Amino acid sequence: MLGKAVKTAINPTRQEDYPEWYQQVIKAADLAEHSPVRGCMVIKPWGYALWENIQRVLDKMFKDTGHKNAYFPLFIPKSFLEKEAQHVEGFAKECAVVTHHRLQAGPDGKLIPAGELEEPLIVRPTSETIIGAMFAQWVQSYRDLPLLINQWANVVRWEMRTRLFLRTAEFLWQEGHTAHSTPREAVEETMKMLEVYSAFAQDYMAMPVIKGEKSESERFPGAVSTYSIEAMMQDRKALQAGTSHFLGQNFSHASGIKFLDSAGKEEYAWTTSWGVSTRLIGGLIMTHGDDDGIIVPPRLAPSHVVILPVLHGDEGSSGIFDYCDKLAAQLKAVQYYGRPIEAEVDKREGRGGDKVWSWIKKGIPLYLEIGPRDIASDSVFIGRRDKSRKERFGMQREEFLGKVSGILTDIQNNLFERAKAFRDSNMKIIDNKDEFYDYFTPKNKEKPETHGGFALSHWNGSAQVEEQVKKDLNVTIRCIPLDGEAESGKCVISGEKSGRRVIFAKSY
RNA sequence: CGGGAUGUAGCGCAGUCUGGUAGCGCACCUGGUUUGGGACCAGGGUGUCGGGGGUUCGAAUCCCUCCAUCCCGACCA
Repeated sequence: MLGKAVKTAINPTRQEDYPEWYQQVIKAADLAEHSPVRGCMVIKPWGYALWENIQRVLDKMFKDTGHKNAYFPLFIPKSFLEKEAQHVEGFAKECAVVTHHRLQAGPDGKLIPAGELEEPLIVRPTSETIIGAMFAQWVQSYRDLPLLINQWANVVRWEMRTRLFLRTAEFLWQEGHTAHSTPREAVEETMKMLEVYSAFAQDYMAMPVIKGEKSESERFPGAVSTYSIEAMMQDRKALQAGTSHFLGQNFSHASGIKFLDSAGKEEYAWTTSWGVSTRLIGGLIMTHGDDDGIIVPPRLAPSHVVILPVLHGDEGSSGIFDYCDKLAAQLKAVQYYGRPIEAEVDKREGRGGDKVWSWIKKGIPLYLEIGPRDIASDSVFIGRRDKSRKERFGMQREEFLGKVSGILTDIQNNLFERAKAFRDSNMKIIDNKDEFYDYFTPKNKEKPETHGGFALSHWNGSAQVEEQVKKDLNVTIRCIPLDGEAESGKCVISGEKSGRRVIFAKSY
């Protein structure tokens, strides 16, 4: 038996210390760890398998909407970045710069950089400029448009403060870049991809999101308009989970993406870009995780079912292993949401309890404990990760094989409904300034408790109000929701006229 | 980059104030007991005390410096 003091697999609990809980969940699930390089993480197999599933699903969604994958260089000439004024201003402070192309031994035997480059190269923080330069060569005529390209890549942003998955110096993402002949078409593309992200977040990650437009101060550097999906984490802070930008003609002017229209007139193309990153995994953890670790939604789970043989020393293990192997094979023949169920038998040595808990901490949707009694009755003993360990139940093997896909669907739905109920119960319409300030101010300043949430309040549209709530409360406008209805009212801070509510929250 | 904290075995920590043989719990390895389950007994240390420099007969401990991580800001996906 484990020490009596331990009630949960993760210490501390979410309630006790949310940021520390987050770190411990990643460690317990073996998702990732810090590398010797500042701010950079090593993504371990269980975490990377999650990312691969995210990639697989999104990649299909991108292709189904007409996009094709390509790959562009890691390095961007400094002069390219300088072409778009707002863009360079937005990214200049967080760029890694390559200035030399070789090393040589110094007098003390240590390696020193040599061969200084004519023009420094920037390690891409995003690829608008290098892709724009290529687009300029690829586009001549309106017949070359639209150009719909996606890239799966790593990017580097030299952040001051990093957190695994949420903000690392290097991260994995996809960046879509498209060029169109009309602004209308480019805006449609921007909205279409926002919709793809929203569908992915909700249908696969079981993470409810709000689609909206960013205020000017939160806009991507160089964009005409930026849209995002915003999710609420369990500490009630907002996480920007994906962005889609309408870039107007800013980057086509900067990169010279020109085409002749059907009338033979030269025009600049209208471009978009959109991306999601490994940050999604951080969002997954903080949307579904509990005090026993991460809970992986079945549709993205690297493995759906683990079978744990309950071994008895005297009886030998071969009979139990045979039964488990057969069960695993039968499970793999079952389809769940368009792909075969992933099942594995955990044949590691070691005590049963340790093994079960290791899978609980990894968040596997279903764990089966199979011993002689189950074999004798041809049944399985089932634990659901979205339910308490006390709620395990038995079922005939044949019946389970018929129902397993439905159980996974039920878990997927349960996770979504649970997260949505949590978010909705922490969204509040606030029309009064005092109430607004009270909502976002912790009672205990020394050790702030979980507080706040999403405030749905009126805003007069001024950056001054944004600055004020940011300074006073560290609260920002997360987005101007797209699905909400116009409603006239008064700005919660300034009292001036407002045409609609926006979402205020603290954020990651 | 500003403020605060931390860095000692795989993990969690004590030892640092007051310098004198590197410790504890868990994990791990060996043997045994146990077995529907986060066990027990016995034995085993697997370490550049974050790195570098200094003070000293002697440094985990004192001084300088650098690095990394965490929290709160500023910046951001």
